[in-house]
Amino acid sequence: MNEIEKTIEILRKSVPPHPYKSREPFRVLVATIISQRTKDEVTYTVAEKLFEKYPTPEKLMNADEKDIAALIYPAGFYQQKAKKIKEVARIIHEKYHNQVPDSLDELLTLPGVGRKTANIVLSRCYGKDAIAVDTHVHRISNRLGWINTKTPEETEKALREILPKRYWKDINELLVMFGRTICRPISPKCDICPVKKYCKYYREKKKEGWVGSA
DNA sequence: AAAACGGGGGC
DNA sequence: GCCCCAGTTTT
Repeated sequence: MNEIEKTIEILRKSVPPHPYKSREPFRVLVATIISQRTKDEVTYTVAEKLFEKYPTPEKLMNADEKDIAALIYPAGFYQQKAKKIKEVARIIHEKYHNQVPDSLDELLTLPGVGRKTANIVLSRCYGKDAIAVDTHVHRISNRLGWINTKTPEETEKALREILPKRYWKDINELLVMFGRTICRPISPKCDICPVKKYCKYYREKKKEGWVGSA
């Protein structure tokens, strides 16, 4: 077992499980669009309300865009998200007969769906060999010293090369939870971090005489 | 009060 | 590549 594998095994045991459990492709797709540039705590509460009122693609495609916007309001960027969600619902219903596509190229065709969102659906719903890179995955992979990249696309490519496939599917949920509890963007809690002995960022900060965290 | 946070698309 | 979108949380 190399250092990356050891790190992941430790994180699996110490990081709390990701709260969003649905694997239903349409819901995961829409929830992930809502989650873009917003905290996932608020994402799931508004997604629940949305699906309660509009449980299917047909219902959602016929919903008033303003009403969708109102329901997802706390997530931010609500107008363009509402527009995209409504359009996605229409396409999934009319073009794909309610079956969310399971290929990257087709998913990327949908409005509001980029690499992160598409890869979330592929890995979480379809068990594909996909790595969903969001800012948590990007930041943490670089902090730990696994890779040295500056864009999410580079990160995805680099992780494909150094990360054993059996971890691809879970890496996003794992690092998201690690990122919100310990390895936060600002003032990470390195003093209580379970993998600091494998972390490049920690070693460097220590060398600089940095102490503790907030 | 101000700054940090988090994806995609249009140009 | 740069800039816009709109909230919540942290400092």
